[in-house]
Amino acid sequence: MDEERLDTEAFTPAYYQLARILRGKIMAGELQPGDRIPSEEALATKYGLSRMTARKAISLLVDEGLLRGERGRGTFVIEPKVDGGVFLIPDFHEEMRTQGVSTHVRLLAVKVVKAGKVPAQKLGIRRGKQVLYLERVLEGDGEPLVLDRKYMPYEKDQPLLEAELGHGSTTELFSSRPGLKPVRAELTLTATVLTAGEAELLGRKAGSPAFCMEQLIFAANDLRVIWGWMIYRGDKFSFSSLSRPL
Amino acid sequence: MDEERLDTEAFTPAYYQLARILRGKIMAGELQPGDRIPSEEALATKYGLSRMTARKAISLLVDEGLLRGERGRGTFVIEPKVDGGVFLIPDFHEEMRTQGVSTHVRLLAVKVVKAGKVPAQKLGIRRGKQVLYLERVLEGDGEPLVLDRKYMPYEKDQPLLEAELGHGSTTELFSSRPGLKPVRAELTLTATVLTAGEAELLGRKAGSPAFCMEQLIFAANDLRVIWGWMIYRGDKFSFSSLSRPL
DNA sequence: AAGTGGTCTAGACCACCCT
DNA sequence: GGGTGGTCTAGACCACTTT
Repeated sequence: MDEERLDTEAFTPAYYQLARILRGKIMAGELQPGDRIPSEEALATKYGLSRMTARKAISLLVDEGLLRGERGRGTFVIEPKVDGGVFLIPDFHEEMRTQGVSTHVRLLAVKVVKAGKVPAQKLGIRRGKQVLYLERVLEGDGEPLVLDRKYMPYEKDQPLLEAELGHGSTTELFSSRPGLKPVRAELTLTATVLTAGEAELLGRKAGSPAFCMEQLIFAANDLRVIWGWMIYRGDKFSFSSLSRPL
Repeated sequence: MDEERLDTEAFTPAYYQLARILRGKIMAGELQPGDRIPSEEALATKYGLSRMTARKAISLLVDEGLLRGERGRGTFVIEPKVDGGVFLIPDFHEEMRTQGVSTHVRLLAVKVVKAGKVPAQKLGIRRGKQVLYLERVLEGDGEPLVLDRKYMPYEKDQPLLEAELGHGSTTELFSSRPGLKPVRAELTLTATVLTAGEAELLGRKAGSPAFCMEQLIFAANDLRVIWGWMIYRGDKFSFSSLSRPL
């Protein structure tokens, strides 16, 4: 019998229950890649829902990459892209918190320097202009895990406090500068190996594998406020592709 | 004047236009992180829409990670997570195609071997059972870019054809075995350095940085059909976080 | 002509939060 | 109690595809 019924007593919304049913049929092979699923109208009738509610269930699975709608033809099960996927690289502190690891930030350097060619270009300022350079090690359970290096335009009348630098994530660097709140970031992930200097700071050997995440952070009106990169120890970090919800 | 109007003549849907307006206000700083946006009812009235349409616009921005709804309180602009993000690591052939690079698959080895400890465990079969081992180099414009190594359970009566192995992506390996179509994959991304053997196959030096993407591929009913990993040259691949749509 | 998904409306009830 | 988002309904029109 394939007579699934929605549980009207449950607290889970109807659209969510229907999505789960359809997801199950795909995972079980009852609906195969390339197959057309029943029309929105047919699903609504079968499960005693309005079309908009059936549609919402379908749209969940479309967002998950399981289904694709084609106007005038129907809704089809996708051929999954099994050679690639979407990876979440979370904020360091958030990641550690979810794993129950205590974090500490060790401040290595805070300097006002003249912007070299690359930082000046990345931040969109003139070469030689003063920038704040920041170097930190992010530790988890007392062990160095991430090396963080950042440049940001130096505003003479808005000094950063050590208290802000020593703790927390990048966003919190700006608690004293409300007008420069980050709005958006461009992130680039590369594979790298540790230099001798980086290796020493992270307690590893030179040549060890690592992730590098370059950050270019924008405030409102596309104003660039930070450029830098974070080096993640390759032996301590790996990332899983986002799996389908329940 | 902040009197935006929707273009009722345009082909772009109303909910999409409203989403673009709100996204613009966030990017420009008019709506700052932590701010509450107007209620769904207020937006619907202001722009001459029904509440459900205004709601759809908002839900777009929620999906983009710009807004968060709180029942009973309102909808708020998110503090962007600027130290981490979501990265799309696309299928090799798809990635190359979008960059206009011609791809070629070089088959290095196809062997039927007895499953060692790790492959057997990953595939959920008994150690010593026969598995098909596959080794390929994926080339772009004649240059080796990715090393691909896979194990899959060997079915005596369903021989794989060389034609299937030599071309295309993993999904296409199963064109002759319709019952084993991939439905789902678990992917793990790590940072690594090339071994001497890998370096030679990829035309690099040993110790060069690289990404490693481990794949465990499932067909219907959670049947495991492939386990393997792909080594991406670190000097040729980098990944950007998904940016906000237009 | 019939069927499909994409969009949109004008209501409704609920759970939750704030005052 | 009034405002908010979350869910749901029963219609409607449209563009598109297939028959």
